[in-house]
Amino acid sequence: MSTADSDGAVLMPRIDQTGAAVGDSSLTDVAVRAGVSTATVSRALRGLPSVTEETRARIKAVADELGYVVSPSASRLATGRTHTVGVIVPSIDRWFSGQVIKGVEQVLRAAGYDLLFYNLGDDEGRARFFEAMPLRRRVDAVLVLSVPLQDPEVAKLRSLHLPIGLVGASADTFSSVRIDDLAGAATAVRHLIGLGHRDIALISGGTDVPPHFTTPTDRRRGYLDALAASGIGYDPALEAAGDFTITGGERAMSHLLGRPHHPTAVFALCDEMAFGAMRVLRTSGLRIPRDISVIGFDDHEMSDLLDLTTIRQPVVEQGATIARLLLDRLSAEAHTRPHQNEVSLPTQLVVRGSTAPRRARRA
Amino acid sequence: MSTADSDGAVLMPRIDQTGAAVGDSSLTDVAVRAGVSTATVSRALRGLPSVTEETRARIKAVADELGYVVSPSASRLATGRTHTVGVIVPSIDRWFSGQVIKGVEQVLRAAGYDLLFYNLGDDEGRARFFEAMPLRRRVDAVLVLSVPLQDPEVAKLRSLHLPIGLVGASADTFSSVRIDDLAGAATAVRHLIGLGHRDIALISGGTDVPPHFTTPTDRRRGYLDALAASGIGYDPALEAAGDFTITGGERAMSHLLGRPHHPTAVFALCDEMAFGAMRVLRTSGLRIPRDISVIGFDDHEMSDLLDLTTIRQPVVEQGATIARLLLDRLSAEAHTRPHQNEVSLPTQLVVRGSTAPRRARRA
DNA sequence: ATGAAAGCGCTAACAA
DNA sequence: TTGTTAGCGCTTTCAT
Repeated sequence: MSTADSDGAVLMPRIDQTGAAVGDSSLTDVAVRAGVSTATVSRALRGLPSVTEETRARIKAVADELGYVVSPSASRLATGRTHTVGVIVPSIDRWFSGQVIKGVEQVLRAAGYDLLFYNLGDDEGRARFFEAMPLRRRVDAVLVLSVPLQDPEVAKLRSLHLPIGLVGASADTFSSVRIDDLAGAATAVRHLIGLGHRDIALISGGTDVPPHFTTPTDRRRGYLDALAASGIGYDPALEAAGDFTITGGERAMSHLLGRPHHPTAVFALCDEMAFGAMRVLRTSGLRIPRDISVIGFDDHEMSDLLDLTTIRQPVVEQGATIARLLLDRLSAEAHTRPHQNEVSLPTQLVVRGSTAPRRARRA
Repeated sequence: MSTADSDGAVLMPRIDQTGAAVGDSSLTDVAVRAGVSTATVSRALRGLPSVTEETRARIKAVADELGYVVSPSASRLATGRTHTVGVIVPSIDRWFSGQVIKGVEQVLRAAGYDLLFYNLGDDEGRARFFEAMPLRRRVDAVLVLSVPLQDPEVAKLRSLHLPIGLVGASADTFSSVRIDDLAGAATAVRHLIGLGHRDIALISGGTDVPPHFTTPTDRRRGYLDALAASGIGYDPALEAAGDFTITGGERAMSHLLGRPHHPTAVFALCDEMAFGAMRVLRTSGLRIPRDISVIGFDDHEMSDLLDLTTIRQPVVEQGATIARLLLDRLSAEAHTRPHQNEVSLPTQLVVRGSTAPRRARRA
């Protein structure tokens, strides 16, 4: 006979056949050790009211002693709630995604939620995702970060019957957070107009415009509106598409320089395209802002370094906000009171060295 | 009496009191409908061998018809395996993190694993994490991405008794993937020496050097080794710390310019510090590479745009590789055969426009 | 305030 | 090859 009683093994880390330590101690272990029922331990540890402070303290002490941690699988199975939010991003390796996720993570983590993470990647990966819908039964809610959703994809998401949150888009009855793209873009263009520019080029998005991703169209409309408000006519020759990437911005700027009507200023619908444009301008021997002004949109982390005037949008905060909206819908009380579903956050003009007053034309 | 028999509800989406559709259909539903036992359904759907192709087909048909999806919570509880990997990053909103996660995600997702995501954030968040160890019971393995681990943190991780993977560090018996920082740095410095430079400044890391995060020290040693190999003495006045950030790089470069011994070339231990240095050089009226050459390390996504010569490290691939090592340890066969635990990936010199031959000193 | 017991939906022996 | 059955570790009525 060993010195331990027959239940002694409960107190030691149990080892399975692979040699790895398994699941530590269970609720039952704690209950036995504390001389109460498993129900009471469960209640005590979850902070439910119907437990004496004294027993709760005792149970907590035992739990700590045994290093007890609740098994998420078991409580998920019992309650049907996963305390997990699925987060879908188009591509994790982009500045915007990282920023938004940061905000999402902070809020969700603080509320005790886990993040289940899906990177869509290329078109194929995206198709696979919406085909398999791997979030079913694993999450309580879904967050979709600036993915231009197609109608069938919206339908798929809705069929999950879960709270859905969108950043940078709005659709259906989903919660959404975005910025006022139109106003921001108009502000950018007005800044240029205020500096005396009238020949203002636009580096816009691509040609394919998914219905629920209005960022490119809204920003473009802001450009048009600002021009119109100042009585400046729109010249199609001053617009080129750059598909929201650095290299796209380079291509677009090259096109613009190849045309007869030369602008004195350029508005790129995002900073990355502005970066590409700036590079082309420099290698073309044009000086910024002396020969041409450049303004972007986003306030990318590199914009300060590159001295790019831009429209700042609060990115981390958009993540935090959509997370809060979702938590709101998930909380019990939410079923009774109405909750806010669409939030728009303000943008802000950040003037740096890439914009300056228009100079008199040479020749 | 409704037209459905007493079991009819099983075939309809069940609605709970909140109005949301709940858990769809269960294994039992499928079993009943297919006229087999739940065990057979389970086997069939998991592709186990001991099922007739005929019954498997029938079961699959029924499952599809009912839109059946396995409940992860239930199977986790039954098997003890979560099919989830915890991924810990110091800060998600950095270029390096996003790249590595991309690689990790691709591999893990393809193997049917979920990613549970933890962003450590500031020191406080980090302390909280290692205190609470929220991964216990929720993951089968843990990936730590370029977090400079302290000894107590290593101990905490080990106490999980799970496979642990590290990127950019190595410790304990953990699997790890990294690059040859020393060789890469030496290559960078040799490139400068080959261009005729002998007064080569170093923008190094911070002062606090965690024991398991050897990147800064290794790269610095590469610098020293390369100098020594060419018979060039080390001058402490040519070294300044920039803590691996853009602003740190700016500070370091300013310091260097304030000293009597002026370099003709600068090696920054990472591209971001090089970015900061380049900016300070430009605003100081120095031209790159005419007056001074700059070389970085990493091949950050912006380095191409900024025309920075650098040492490229394969970042996405490091993520993919560590994920594979971990999957290896998780697979059943892994218990029998030995597996590789430490992988080192090669770096590559990428020559761009920021480095050029040394010119004769003026004055 | 606490306990007993019935699940939650699956998997894995063990039988047949 | 297929079925029976006993859990996995919790939560939650319903009693007490």
